[in-house]
Amino acid sequence: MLQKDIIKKIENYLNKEKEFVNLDFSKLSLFTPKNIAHGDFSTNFALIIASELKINPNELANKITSTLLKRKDKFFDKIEVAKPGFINFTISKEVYQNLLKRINQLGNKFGSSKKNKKRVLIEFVSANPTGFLHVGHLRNAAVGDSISRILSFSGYEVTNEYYLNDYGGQIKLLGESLQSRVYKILGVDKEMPEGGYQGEYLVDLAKILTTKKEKRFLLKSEIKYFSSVATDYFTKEIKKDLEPLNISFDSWFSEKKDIHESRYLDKVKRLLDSKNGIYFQDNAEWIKTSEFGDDKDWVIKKSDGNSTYFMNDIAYHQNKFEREFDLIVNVWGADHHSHISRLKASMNLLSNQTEKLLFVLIQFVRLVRDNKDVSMSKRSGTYTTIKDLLKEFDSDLVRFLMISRSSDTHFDFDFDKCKSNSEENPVFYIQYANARINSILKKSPLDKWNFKNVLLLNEDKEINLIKRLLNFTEIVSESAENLAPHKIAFYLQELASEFHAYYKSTKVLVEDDKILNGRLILLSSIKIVLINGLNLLGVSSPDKM
RNA sequence: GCGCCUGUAGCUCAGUUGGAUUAGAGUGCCAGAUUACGGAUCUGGAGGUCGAGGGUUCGAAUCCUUCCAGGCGCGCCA
Repeated sequence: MLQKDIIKKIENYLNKEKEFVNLDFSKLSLFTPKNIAHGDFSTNFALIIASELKINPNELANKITSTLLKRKDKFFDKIEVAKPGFINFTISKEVYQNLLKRINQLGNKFGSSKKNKKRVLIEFVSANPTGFLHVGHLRNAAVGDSISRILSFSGYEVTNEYYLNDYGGQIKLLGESLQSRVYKILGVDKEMPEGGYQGEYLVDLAKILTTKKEKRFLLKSEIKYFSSVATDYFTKEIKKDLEPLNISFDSWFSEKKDIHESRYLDKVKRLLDSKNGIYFQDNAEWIKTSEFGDDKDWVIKKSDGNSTYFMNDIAYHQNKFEREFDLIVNVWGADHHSHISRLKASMNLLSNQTEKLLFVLIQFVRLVRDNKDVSMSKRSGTYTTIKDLLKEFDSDLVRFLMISRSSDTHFDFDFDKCKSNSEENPVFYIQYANARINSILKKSPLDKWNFKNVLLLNEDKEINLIKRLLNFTEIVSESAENLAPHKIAFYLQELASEFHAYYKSTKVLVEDDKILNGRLILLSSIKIVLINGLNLLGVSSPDKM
């Protein structure tokens, strides 16, 4: 929030001088320098303009700065030029101190943006309803949900959607597998189909089914029946798996109902046809994606008459576009990256604005136990579901770790290192800061606060903490723009660390009521930011722990 | 073979979209801190040719290019 004020002030100052009126202020941006000695904010404005006009950047910076100094008010403490042409600004302490009031007034809204009337659809998880969610889906779920929270905090109207793949060959196979399990329990011989679902969990489902339904009924039922029983069951289980993680969806898009039974697929096919995007070859139908940015064409209708997964996906995305979102975010596993170019090509063919379509690719998580990779050991029985993982680790830790790296890096989840009480538990560190603050606030004898007392927060540590708090706004908008929740995780760790150090060096509950008051206001501001930040990650912030 | 992602301290990772003599954090290692509000905390130290070479410019971990290494994907499966 400070940056905008500063830029405005600079523009206002310079606009009053004839020689600067023509400057392109859209190039004026601020950054916070790494080195504290360089002030609170810097701009490379002079460097950029000078290189365009081919003049000496240092001279330009000097000219600009002397103009700024002529007009500067109490807002700025210092404005200086540094080689080769940076202009550095130091803001007055008072400005910082007084902003604490704003943080406290805004409370859980601090860091958020006003509603911008833009609608976002974010699709994530979308695991097939053929089993329980496992660790592979977890990172996707955590990242998707955090992005959703961040966007919504940033003013977007967000819809979380789960694409339910409840149709097609795999679902038929699932039905056959369940039927085979059921028949076996009923004492009727029926072979497991080739490539069928072998998992024990289907046996469990079969048991439930045989106690609920009559034998005669089950033996008469078609595959379709078993398919729908199974998909209904797993859909419910998936919802249950997500519940303890605090993840829920506004919309469940059923492939079966919303694409096939509704005949929506045919509509999109006709649309493709009307754009002259389809041709026949080898007894199948192909889409001309190669003419719209992909490197080859793809089959959309197989020679057996069924549509391909890809065709269904085209229809699904056409549907997303028809629902008129301003932004469509797909959180996909990295193994689907090749689908991006062909999907974009197809959407181009349908003349949609594909710049609205964004992708977040999630790299795989490697599970490590005793220095061994356990993520791939489905066969050996150490196949880890979300249910299993949550028995060992709490949801806060799991969610935090899953978003704590940028999603396009591979990431090791080391069981041994992540035991709840270990020092590798960054969540604790952050939550602990909040709990400490809370306990101090409780002990405070003051029943009334006067915000004028913030002026007594004069120590460097205190001013730096305020700067860090104000930075939260920027971090939120950065992570929204980049769809990158990990930025918030890193920020919170830094903030917690700075608080712990302050706590250690400075006693808050002092005799002097005014100083006490100032510090309490600071602490309560820190608490606000910690809680708001943790919320964006779907992590709780307990008062006691 | 082609495409995408990754390569930064012993390990796990950040690095503000090209910015400022000294490239950061956690962990691990070494050495310290409590008659204070929660020690599950804090302070200090050692540790790097940013995978390698070349290029672009005032300025490169960041952009371009070649190469090396790892992961993933290249179906009329979903």
